[in-house]
Amino acid sequence: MSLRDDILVESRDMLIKHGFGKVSMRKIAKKVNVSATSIYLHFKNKDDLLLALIESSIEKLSEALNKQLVQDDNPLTKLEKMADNFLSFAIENPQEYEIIYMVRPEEMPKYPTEKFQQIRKIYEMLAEIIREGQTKKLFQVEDPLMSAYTLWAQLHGVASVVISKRLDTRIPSGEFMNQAKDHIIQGFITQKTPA
Amino acid sequence: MSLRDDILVESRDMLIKHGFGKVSMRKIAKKVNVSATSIYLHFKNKDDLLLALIESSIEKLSEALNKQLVQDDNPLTKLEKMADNFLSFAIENPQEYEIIYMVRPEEMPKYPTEKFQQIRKIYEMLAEIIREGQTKKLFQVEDPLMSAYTLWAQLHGVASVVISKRLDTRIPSGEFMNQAKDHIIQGFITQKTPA
DNA sequence: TATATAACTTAACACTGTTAACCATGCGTT
DNA sequence: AACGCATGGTTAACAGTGTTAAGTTATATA
Repeated sequence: MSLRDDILVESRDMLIKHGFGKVSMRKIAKKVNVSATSIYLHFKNKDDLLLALIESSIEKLSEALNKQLVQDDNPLTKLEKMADNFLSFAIENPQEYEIIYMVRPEEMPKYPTEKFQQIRKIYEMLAEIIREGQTKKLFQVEDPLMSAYTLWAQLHGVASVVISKRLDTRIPSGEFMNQAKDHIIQGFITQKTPA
Repeated sequence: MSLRDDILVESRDMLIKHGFGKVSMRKIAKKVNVSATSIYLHFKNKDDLLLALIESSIEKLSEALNKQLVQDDNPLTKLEKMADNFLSFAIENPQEYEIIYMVRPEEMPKYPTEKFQQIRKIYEMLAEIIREGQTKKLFQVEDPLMSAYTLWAQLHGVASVVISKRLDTRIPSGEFMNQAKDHIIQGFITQKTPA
């Protein structure tokens, strides 16, 4: 295993255990028994390392999304299962979930778009399911891709509220997530708007 | 005006202009012509200062929410207007919006709950509107308070995706936010689920 | 064998938040 | 009037951060 890989697994471990805030170049270096500056031989800078971590976390999320998905589920149950998987991943892997969404906007323009191929694939997959539901007259949407982003954003909001513990203590997070999920899916379903 | 106030306005200014990442104790100190350590005479630490900033931003958001709200609007249009106001505030004041939602979870337990009275009030207000819509048979919800959190979380998700520039470049953010808003509100509306 | 390149090192720069110790001013009490 | 003391400020320092420059060592190629 290369030093680059060592750095990745070790920093990933630190990230998961202690959160990204506690990850420092020097600490990683100490863990892999190397000087801090050596990391710069394998990563342009800390952001670059962070990006690699994001990438692998997105990969993991992407896999988690498709869990228990059956080919011949109808689009609605597919979407529901994916929403479940999404929220489950978020609360079971809060640190990893966070890193995906943690990069601050002022730093975003730096990030090469090709790095986000993986996450784009997820959106396209969602859009495909929505398109399927659209032709089957299950969903009432205009632009499936945009709806995929909408769905994603809403789920993200729910996950982030729970993870960052901003939920009222009176409200049980499990029920909250379930209810929110229903609301979100509901927003897509075909319906006669009441007169 | 007290030094404490000077520190607040100056750091708020820095926050808005350059983002929270660029705000440092020493820079603030320089701006208000005082030594960095003097700040600690008025704030316990940086987090404490941050908290004061959050508080005032929440206040501002709270005011923005009620803009153009008319007493005798029906609950549905009230909710729609508030959703609009929420998203508008977020994109017009990204730095301030961010600071409200930027505090990392591991640091959250430190924060005294009484500081979040203001934001709780917002939730209660939302819940009240939802309750109103519930009795008027406009909305179909179980627990209005939980629904308030659901609504809020979804809006936050949409705002955060746009602010942190994670939206596909093919998708115009204005349309996206509008569509998302419709979806979110849709999830609350009473309806006959299709057979 | 010489040379180039790769992988690593140490030292240093310019920052960061935060604490300890010190100093001046003004106020209340004896 | 003199003492003590709290208030609001100071400088120096600690321990940590990301990052760069320069130096070293080993390996592979010409």
